[in-house]
Amino acid sequence: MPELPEVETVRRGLEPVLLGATITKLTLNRANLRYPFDQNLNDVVVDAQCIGLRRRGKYMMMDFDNGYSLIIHLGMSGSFKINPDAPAKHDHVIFETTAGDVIIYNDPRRFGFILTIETAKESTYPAFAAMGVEPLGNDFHGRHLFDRLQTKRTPIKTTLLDQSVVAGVGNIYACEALYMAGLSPLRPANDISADDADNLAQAIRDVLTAAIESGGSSLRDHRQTDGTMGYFQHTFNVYDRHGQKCRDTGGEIIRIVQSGRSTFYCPEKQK
DNA sequence: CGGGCCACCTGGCGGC
DNA sequence: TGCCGCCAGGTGGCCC
Repeated sequence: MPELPEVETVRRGLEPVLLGATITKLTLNRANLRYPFDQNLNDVVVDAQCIGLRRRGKYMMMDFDNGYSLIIHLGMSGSFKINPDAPAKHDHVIFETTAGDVIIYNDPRRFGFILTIETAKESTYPAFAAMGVEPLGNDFHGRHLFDRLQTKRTPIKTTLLDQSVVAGVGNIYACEALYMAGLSPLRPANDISADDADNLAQAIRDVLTAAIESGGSSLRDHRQTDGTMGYFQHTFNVYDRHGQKCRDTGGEIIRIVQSGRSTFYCPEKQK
């Protein structure tokens, strides 16, 4: 589930226990996630104070007072738990703090990763160097999106998944934003008009913002007893609703495959 | 070099 | 109940 809103929710959920905390112990229950753990991971984290928790696209950065940061990606199935009642399968990384808190990274599929980097050199990390603007920032608007689409002939749905176009949009919110904007996922990106790009940019902002609010309420109201966060219920309009009726037009929502990924949309509403 | 395809890995679910 | 195939929110390497 971890697209931008989920990563932001995880970040906010970790802030109360991590920001300002000093790590006393780091436990690695295996040698790698998607990539082998960096050799200096333990040195970067242990006896260091966390002075920042930030997000860029679908990535989270944990900053320490020794000038190093962790770059964390949750992949498809990564999540954090705070002070869980019991150990669980796929608990791969365990942080312990001077306050006695235990923070666990769990990831069944292990598509996630944790890298170390000098904070000052963060922008040289290839994924960041190529990454597009933050969709919730001031630089993202219809005109910007329109300009970015001009060189793309790929279907707009596929284009929205390109992190160099917009940072943090994944399969679910690409589908949901196109639904809200009334645009077919099949439309070539450079066929989107300036007005439609305005609508789409606004739809992306609205969809992501609503999901973050949903995540916030999830953190407050539905924190599970084992401390799990990052996975919460949304009400989607099209995602995983193929065969069901569009809440707007009553038409049938269909599922197609684009670039190997499922796309859900209402052909009646989205042109 | 833009874009499609596949691998990475585990688990859940539906069909038989 | 059990086995099997298919599917899953992402990224990146390889190939055309």
